[in-house]
Amino acid sequence: MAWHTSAMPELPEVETVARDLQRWVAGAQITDAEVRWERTIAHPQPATLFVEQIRGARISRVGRRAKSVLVHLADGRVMTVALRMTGALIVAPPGAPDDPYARVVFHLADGRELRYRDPRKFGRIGLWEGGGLRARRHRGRRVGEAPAAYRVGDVFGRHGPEPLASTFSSARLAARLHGRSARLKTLLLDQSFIAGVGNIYADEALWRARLHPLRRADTLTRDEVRRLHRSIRSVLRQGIANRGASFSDYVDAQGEAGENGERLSVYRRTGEPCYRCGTPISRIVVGQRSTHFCPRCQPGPISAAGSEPRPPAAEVSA
DNA sequence: ACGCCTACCTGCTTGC
DNA sequence: TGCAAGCAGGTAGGCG
Repeated sequence: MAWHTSAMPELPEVETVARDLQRWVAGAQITDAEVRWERTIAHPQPATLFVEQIRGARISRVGRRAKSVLVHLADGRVMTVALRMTGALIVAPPGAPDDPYARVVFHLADGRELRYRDPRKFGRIGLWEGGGLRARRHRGRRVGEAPAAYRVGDVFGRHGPEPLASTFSSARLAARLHGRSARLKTLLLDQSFIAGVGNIYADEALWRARLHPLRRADTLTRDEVRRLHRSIRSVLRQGIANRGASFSDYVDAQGEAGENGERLSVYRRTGEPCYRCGTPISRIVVGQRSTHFCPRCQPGPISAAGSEPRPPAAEVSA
């Protein structure tokens, strides 16, 4: 198996990687590791200590939380891999040519290598004590305050709910939206509001829900919340069903392009016709992120009087 | 709470 | 053609 993902792993992409790794490396033993880019190893482990601590570990299971791959070790510890922008985990067969973008290489007992590849070096790998992942009721720890113990649960202590969890109901989304004046797009990208949604799936979910990205969260009707809830879950589920192939330069182990890139409705379709109404897709910038929407299907934001700095159509480019 | 800014990085696209 | 500026965006941290 080889992965050549090069952009934007969000929940469906990370889930796909985790499921594949579960099939391929569960049970494997890590005999040694090389850290080729120090900063890839997250605080608090220095790279040399990380290598010492991972040496000899056996992988028991691979899962996902938010946008991180969780590599559970047989002794209860957990290695977290945050892929960020360009990170990828690759299982390379014995004798495979080296990869200049491999930042951390794990040597497996059977001769294969588990490679963490990341051209832009944004991703981070951490090694933590187990525990705390199920404890949803975290106290509001302040930013920068050190956790009591470096448990994996603490790493995700400020993350919001998993949108595909059965407990993530429309009522729960409504409760989280209540009293929030932020824009919908901003909130969907906020990992403490909801975990795993990134720029692509945020735009897709809003298009599917027919909601404008600049709508204030606290102006949604009950029906609109229901639509948003359903849309978030359906775009993520569809992404997973298509193996998370949500970007054009993605190819799988056989070099075949993924399918989901052709199924995106608005993302990077600026100026192209909306699949529902034919209106050209607009592009604006929200929170420094490019944002794509249909100006007709997703009608203009309901704003508080005088608080709208500019009409959303002003930045439309073709 | 919210929005905006910068830094982290490098490959690709765009424009002259 | 060649080169440089601009763009892409997940996340942490800082400021107002």
